[in-house]
Amino acid sequence: MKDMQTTYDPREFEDRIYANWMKKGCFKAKIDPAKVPFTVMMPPPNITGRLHMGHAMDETMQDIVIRFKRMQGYSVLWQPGTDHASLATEHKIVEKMREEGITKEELGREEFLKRAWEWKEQYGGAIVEQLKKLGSSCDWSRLAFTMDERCSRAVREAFFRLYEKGLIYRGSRIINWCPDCKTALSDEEVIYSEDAGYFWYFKYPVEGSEEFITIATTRPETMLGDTAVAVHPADKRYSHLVGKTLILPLVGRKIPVVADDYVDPEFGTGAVKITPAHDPNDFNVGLRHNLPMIRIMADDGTINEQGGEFAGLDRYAARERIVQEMDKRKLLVKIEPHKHNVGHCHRCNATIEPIVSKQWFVKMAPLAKPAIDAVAKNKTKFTPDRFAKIYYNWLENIRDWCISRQLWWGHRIPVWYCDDCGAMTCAKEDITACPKCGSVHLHQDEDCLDTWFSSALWPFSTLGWPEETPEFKYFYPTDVLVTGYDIIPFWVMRMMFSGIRYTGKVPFRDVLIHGLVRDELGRKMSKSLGNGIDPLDIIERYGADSLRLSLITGVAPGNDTRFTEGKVESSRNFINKIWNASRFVLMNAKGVDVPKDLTGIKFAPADRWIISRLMATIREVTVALEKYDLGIAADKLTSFAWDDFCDWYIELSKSALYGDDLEKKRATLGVLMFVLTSLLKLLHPFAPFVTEEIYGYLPNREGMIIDADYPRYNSKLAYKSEAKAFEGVIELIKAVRAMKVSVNCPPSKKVHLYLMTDARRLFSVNKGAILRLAGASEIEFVENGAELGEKIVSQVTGAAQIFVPLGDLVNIEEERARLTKELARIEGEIARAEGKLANQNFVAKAPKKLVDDEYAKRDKYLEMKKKVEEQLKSIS
RNA sequence: GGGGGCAUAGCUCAGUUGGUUAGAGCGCACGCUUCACAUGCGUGAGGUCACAGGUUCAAGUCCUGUUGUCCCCACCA
Repeated sequence: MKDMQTTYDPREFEDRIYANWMKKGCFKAKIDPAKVPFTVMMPPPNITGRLHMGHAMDETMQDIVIRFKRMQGYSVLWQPGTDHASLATEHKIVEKMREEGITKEELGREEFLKRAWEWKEQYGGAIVEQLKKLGSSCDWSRLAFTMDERCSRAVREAFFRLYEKGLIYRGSRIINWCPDCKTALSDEEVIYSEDAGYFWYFKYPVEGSEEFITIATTRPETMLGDTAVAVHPADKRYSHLVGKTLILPLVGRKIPVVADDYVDPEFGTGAVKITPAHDPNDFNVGLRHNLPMIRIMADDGTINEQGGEFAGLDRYAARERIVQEMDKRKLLVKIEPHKHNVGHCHRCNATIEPIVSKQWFVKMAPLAKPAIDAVAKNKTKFTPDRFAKIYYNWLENIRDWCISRQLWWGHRIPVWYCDDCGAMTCAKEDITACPKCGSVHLHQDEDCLDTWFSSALWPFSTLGWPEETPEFKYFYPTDVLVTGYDIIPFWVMRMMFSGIRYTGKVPFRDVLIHGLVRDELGRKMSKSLGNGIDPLDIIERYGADSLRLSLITGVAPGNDTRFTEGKVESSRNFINKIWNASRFVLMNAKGVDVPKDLTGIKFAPADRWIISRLMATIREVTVALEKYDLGIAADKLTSFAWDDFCDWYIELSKSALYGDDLEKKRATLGVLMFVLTSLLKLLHPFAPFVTEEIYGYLPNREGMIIDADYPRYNSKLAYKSEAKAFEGVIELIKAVRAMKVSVNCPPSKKVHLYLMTDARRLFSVNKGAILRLAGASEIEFVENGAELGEKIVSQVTGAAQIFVPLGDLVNIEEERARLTKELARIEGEIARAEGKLANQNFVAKAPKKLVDDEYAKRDKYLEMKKKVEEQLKSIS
């Protein structure tokens, strides 16, 4: 076999590895009754979308969980798909057509949809290809689309069921209207921002009197639809006017003055113009006082025929004209600058108009309740659990969901109206005749459903529901949903109540919530700021593995994170380290008959130590992954790989590898190979490409790492006490290194070590390693180091007292100062321990192990203190 | 008005059911042509865990309050 390239170059193998996984069908979900299923539904990206850092993080987290579970032996399904994104897509297509000078009305519904499907075929796959670059191991053969036949059937079924139970109704209510997209929006699709505006103060004359009532408005044009002025019932300033009639200026309509608690007497003038058709609060006031609702605006934001002379004007032009006219009539009192919250369309940013309109709604109260209960009863668990509160907060304050959209791209509302008898019929299959009167003169509702209506069904629509398909039975309910906290109201919530309603089961057991990926300065990445970083560009330069690692290391669940190229570099450096460590092992294994496993290997202390560390790491990483603590898992892996394995064990192994004892060399290589293989497997969910690539070079591998068993903790290999003893060797080596630095002794200068110790055997056995790593020429055991003279540096460790004669490098004064400082530190430790032990409550109430540890610690430091004191005495 | 987050080293952040001497990366200082890796190795400096109380044998961690900061929702005629 070829040797590994000397440099880590992800571009050389990532695409090849991915293609091979695909070719071998590694991602395919299989219904296997012998296995436990594990299912994740990918949040379907919009077909208009381009991969951004948010996706990259979301996908990475899912892929880590999926690969981990796959290796643990579950039968995994990671269901991918895309969302038709009704409004977003239609908006894009309309924009494109605008460039060609065509409107969708000119084109007609059918032709428009033809274009939309073409558009979907052309661009809808782009994001899918981008997801592959990340290494996502989802079952692409099951790629779903919210408007494919399966999902569309589910939508029909769901609508039909709710309709039958009266949970979907059609009614005239105030809704959010986007005059630009010309459609209704749900409350969640409106984005509010503090905008600078004005307060216009208008005088409305009281009929048959010289008196006026002054109102303030931020939207003068809506006065055309005023049907009352309201004041607070207890407001003495206006009480004499309640019940009187006003003449609405410019319009001439007679409108009443009504008293209503809704009015805040402290705000503005304490008198409010009431426009029931164009404001949600006014709408309610209108209902209470039985006021007429006069809609004065057309769908495109122009004033309609109700606006008299202003009809046809755009809303803002009308505003200007009305202010002028009022001014002319001396009815304009003043204009004040005023900041207020204005709703904007989440798609096109146009200012939303609250408008009374006939739309379809889902009655939320009966759906919300079971969704709240399911989380309260822990049937679905949020990670981190604080997001459950946010979820409750949404569902407890929820209003009915406006689901109709005046769009063409989407699921058309399955309701038909009979032109003859007027009957309204909802049907799962298209109908051609009225079931009531048999008339064939029918027309289907023109509107489409909110895109989220179909997304809400995603966990089961993709599995074939309402049919009891084998995959539905096997893979549903799903195990974990991974998504950002910003999506809870749009999607998580709606999947929850939909899943419970339609399937009787919660759609997922766990919801893993992550935060936003921000830029280096902590700002949201956005198109308008131009601060977005393209994940594909990062992959191109650093590789997907580095990107993946950088998106999860040091990130706590649910928290936002800043993306910096420095983090990617760190991850790349780490992977490079793994690459080179692997290369080291493989180079040394060349031509050697490396043991296939640990059976029969005679372990050296260092071997037991690294195996012990490996076992601890396996346990920690597994526990962390099972709790979705991906950042912690990655951190444990990194420090094991870099510190324990590379910086210590590989260095320790060199004396055996470069020595003459062939059996020892074989044994060491066996351990190296075992640990490396385990490490690669542990790392595979995080860095799938490089681990698969390296795995391919391992001599004793079987199959591919993606299908390998995840390493398991083996208590027989824990070697706890042996590992602890070996820490003494490490401590010794570190101490010697530090001693050399303290006297500016060049690291390359070999020193003669004198040790006073009870653990002679430990240090003898590991002599080779100590000499190599501490930079020593010899180890000599002595009974009394003080006899070695003054030109000496000494250091006490837990297991030994070290003496290094360094001749003229030693400055007695400095050495005395160093030892004095060391003594102070030790005395501090003793004081701390004794303080604790003097506390009777601690001794009585703390766990015995802690108390014992404290005694041991005190004794250890007392011992060290004695030695340091002796040494100080000997050089003074 | 309601809800939530955050405040830990110069910077960005971890800190897993309260329990050794609070960690990492980057940065910084000193040293290293050590035969896997300078995308590296060694050694180190650097923290009143925002503040004030409380619970506890024990608090970065739990509770209350304060300050600062960010986010979400509602309201804003």
